[in-house]
Amino acid sequence: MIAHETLKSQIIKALWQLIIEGKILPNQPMREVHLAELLNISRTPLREALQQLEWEGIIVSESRKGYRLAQFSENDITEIYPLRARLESFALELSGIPTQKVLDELIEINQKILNTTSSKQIVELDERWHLLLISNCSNERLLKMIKILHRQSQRYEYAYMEMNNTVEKSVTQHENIILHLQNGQLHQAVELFAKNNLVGIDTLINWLNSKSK
Amino acid sequence: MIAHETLKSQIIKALWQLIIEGKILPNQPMREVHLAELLNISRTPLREALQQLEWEGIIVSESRKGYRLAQFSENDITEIYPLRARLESFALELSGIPTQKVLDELIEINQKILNTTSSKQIVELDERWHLLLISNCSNERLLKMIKILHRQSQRYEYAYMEMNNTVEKSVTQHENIILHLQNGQLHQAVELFAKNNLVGIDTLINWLNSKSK
DNA sequence: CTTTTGCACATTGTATACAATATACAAATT
DNA sequence: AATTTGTATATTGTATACAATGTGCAAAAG
Repeated sequence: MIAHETLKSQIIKALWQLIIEGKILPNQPMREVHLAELLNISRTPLREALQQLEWEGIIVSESRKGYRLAQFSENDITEIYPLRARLESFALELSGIPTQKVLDELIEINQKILNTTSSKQIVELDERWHLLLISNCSNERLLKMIKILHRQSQRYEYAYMEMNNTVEKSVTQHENIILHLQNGQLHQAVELFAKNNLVGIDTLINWLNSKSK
Repeated sequence: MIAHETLKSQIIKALWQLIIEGKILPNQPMREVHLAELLNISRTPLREALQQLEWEGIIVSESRKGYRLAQFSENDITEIYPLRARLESFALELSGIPTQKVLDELIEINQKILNTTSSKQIVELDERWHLLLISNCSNERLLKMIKILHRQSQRYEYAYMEMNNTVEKSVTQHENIILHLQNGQLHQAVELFAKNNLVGIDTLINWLNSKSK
């Protein structure tokens, strides 16, 4: 049986690509006819996709004025990362100590992060690492919220690395978390995981402030 | 200047009313033409509203099979309430001790809860109380997530009270939380607030199990 | 009698058409 | 010259039309 991915979800992916590649700029109006022509689809499924991205906090809209990519702001960063830290910590609590198999995979991904120089891949691998760590969490709603926050933070990370050609690696922190999990110290791992989620904040805020000058 | 509420948001409200009034039953297919005729609008904005409610976890859809109201399940309850507890606690932490003005209002709402017998109003007042308590929280994303979880839990509460003509009051717990806040004991209030959010779980699960027999 | 196949119909998915509003610019007014 | 007002155009909001897929039932095959 073929899954037959819906147009809407394809459009969301395409728009997301345009956004992280910087093809769509913040505050620029996203005109529906233009995007529909670009992606070769009609306005109906496009609007559905736009509404979902709005829902996810990536784009914003004003009634009868249309959609535009949300402006970067320091406030976003101070909202997103601490919230991510809380939610992911909670998810790790609920997950408990991972199985040996998962721990091995976590080590493997971390090794890949260490070895790659592609910033884009580092961001992707970092997300995979985070999601794998909490993959035993059975609270689907919690996981969904975390994934939304990933998207929101990734927009900043991609934009940052677009200008700096680099992105922070948290290999050592990951190692530390794994170590504590291997020793059965879940609570300590949870604390470290929370801290790990906060590590990028200052860098991003500094970059943002220097950029706006 | 007139705000001119969009059709989509009006439709969402109308659908929500139909849902909590039990006019739409779980698992029943929600046919688009039928609902569009009922609400006297076209399918386009209706679909947009349906998609948003799906996003909020109220209704579910299968590709090319359409939307239906999500079935009640014990798993939902064990997901929603503990998550709410965490998020609201976090929001209270961020809010800090409320001002005297807010504390007075909290006491006032709590008094209203004590004096009313209308279950529907109790649910509404309880939500107002919770949101007011954390109203000083500046993390908009966090508040948005909390509101979504309120909707999800309220669906259960409305369904419960539809069959039992009653709903639990947490007046005493609210009083206790206020008391600690007045004494400047934020951390204790946060703990109590978390517990307050978990108080309905057993009742709802028992009801759900007895219902399905 | 049971199972399968094909067809009519119901329903969702997508595209287009039409309506309402916002925007930009020119002409008129002060 | 600055401000306002009117009008053409661009753009979003909503409705309708068409396409693709799913569903149910009857007739045929075994």
